[in-house]
Amino acid sequence: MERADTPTQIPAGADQWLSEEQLRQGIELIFFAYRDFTSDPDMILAQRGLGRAHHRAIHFIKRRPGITIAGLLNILQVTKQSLNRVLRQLIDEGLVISSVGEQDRRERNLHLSAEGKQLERALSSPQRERFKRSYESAGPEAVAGFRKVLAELLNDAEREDVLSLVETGAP
Amino acid sequence: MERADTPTQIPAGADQWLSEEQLRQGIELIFFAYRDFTSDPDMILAQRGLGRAHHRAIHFIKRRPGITIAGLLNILQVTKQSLNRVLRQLIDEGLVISSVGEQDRRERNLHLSAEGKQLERALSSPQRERFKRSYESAGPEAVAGFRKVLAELLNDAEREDVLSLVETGAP
DNA sequence: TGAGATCAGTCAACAACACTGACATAATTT
DNA sequence: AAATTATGTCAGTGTTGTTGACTGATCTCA
Repeated sequence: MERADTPTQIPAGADQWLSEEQLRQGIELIFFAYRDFTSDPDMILAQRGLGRAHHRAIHFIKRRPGITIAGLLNILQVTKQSLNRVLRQLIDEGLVISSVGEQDRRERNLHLSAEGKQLERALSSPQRERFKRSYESAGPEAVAGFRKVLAELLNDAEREDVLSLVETGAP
Repeated sequence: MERADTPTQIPAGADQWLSEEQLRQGIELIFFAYRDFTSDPDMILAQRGLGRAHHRAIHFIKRRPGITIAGLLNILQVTKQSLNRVLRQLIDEGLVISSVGEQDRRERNLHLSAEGKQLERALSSPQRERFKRSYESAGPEAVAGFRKVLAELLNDAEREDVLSLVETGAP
């Protein structure tokens, strides 16, 4: 079997686009793409002794300034202890600021410090660049398809919540 | 900002599809989709005391029966020691069979046992099902766009090799 | 006001999976 | 015979995740 001219070409045959073979290609493609997608920030993080978990926390704190611990737990779907270790380190290093909640003093509101914001840019800009090049090269129709398929890959139970979070930042 | 009717809708404005906001949405979407995509096999693996690393090894042994250790290392991009631990466990549990190479007796050829094949099906079928439902729902044009964008997200240096691997199984 | 619920933080123990560096053995190539 | 290659293994380390239990501060409601 020879490679198609364009990597996105799908066999012309009637229903071949849902064949086991095509599905496997999708599975492998998202595996490799995700791996490469995370490779840029991973290198920057490694230099500072941080990991992907720190990046995720930083990302969603930047995304929703003032988010509480519980809110972050809800988005990241990890245990309190996992998040706490990561957050502790970010706060100790002065990248994240934790302040007592104004209405409810049990809560903590999380913000990025100036240094935290700087790191966030450093981490996200290679990923944005990667997406920008990909989007430009693939074109707007391909991007619409990409988003549609990804949205449908989400767990049914969470799809609405996740899409709402991604598109509006709402809980 | 209110959510669009369809999650894949892109602002009608001229060049808005390359805005920082749109790029961020892509970044978050692939994060959540990948997380959900791996959730089904993770549960099956956990019951058997295995992890994602075992799944990846099983997947590519099924994909390329008789693959050598070096070949698998090359695909997975991990260290020999990481792979060895995982492979040791799979061989000890009778899921993978390692046999001395025929031409070159230094090499080992890896195959799935009957039980290994059975586990492979159990792991991959929920993922195929997920993709099948997504593809059906999104339609062939969306799938073409999805593949195009993913292909462009790959690292430039490896794109050709990865696409060749995904599409033909060739090294 | 007092009881119970909630939010955050922490302790201890554990496991999966990646890493580095070093070294051994067997088989092949030069 | 010497160098190279493929595999396997040792020991140590680090990140990120898990469970379960417990404390303290604060809020809510009866």
